[in-house]
Amino acid sequence: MSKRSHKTQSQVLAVLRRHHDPLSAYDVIGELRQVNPKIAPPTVYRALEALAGQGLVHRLESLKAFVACQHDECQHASIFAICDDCGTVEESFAPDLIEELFRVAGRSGFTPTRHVIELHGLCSSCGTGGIPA
Amino acid sequence: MSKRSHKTQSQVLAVLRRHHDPLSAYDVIGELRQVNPKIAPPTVYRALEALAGQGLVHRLESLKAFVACQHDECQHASIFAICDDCGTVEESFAPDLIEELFRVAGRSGFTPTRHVIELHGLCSSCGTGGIPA
DNA sequence: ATTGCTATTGTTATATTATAACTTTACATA
DNA sequence: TATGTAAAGTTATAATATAACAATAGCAAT
Repeated sequence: MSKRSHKTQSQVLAVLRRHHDPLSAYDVIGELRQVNPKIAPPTVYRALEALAGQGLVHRLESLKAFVACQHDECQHASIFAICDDCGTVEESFAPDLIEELFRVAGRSGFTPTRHVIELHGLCSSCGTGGIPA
Repeated sequence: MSKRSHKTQSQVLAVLRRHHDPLSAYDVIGELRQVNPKIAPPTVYRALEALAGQGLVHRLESLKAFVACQHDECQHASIFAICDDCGTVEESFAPDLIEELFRVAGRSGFTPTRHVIELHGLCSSCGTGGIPA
């Protein structure tokens, strides 16, 4: 990675970190235009891709949106819990579970290289968890 | 569901069943236009949504594509193994694993309602599994 | 420092995916 | 058959993403 790539990448990462909720690529572009009015989609998509490759950003497939990694540069196997009410996302890890998942898929000879695990539902604030019976 | 909705839905389902690989919504539209040249995206998207609701079709979020359920009208909790080489998708179940996944997410008070689990990698034909060392 | 090479970034345009908003039609029931 | 309702059709456009090429920055070798 050259020095130049750092600038856009760090700007994109900064935007994502300022928000706790997932942002679409165009949300990010919108914010970056405040600083650099001429920035175009490919620039941002490239930065997002690079950041995702480094584990600094994750793409939530089921939301078509991006979040900053909630941990430090995690290459780990993340599980995302997405609240369909308030939109917050919680990122968690369960290496044993991933291992088991890969084992299950491997039964048919499949060799996994990456995974997408996204749970939708209600977070503790929005769901019944927030209103103990 | 009225009788009318059946027609488009069964056509869409038939198209997906003729293919073993995932199709984009526009792939489906393309095929349906051979029969009904005037069919428009919303019609197909509505059919896909209804079929997905019935568990007859699944949307693969990480591919932006759709496949027919490989089982019978499964409401089950599916796990998809997607070969990044040949594009085939294998759908499998592991209720225990899903249960464990929900339990992990539930630790923070999250109440899951649906999930997306998609593994990418190489199938047995494309990966080393096909060429035993 | 200048030249030329390579990889990154910028730019333009456009492809792909998806849905909003409204009109028309089919069906159920009185 | 008139009428209400929900589904389907239609038009237009929104939202997401990438292809293709041009410009430029950084680097290496001299």
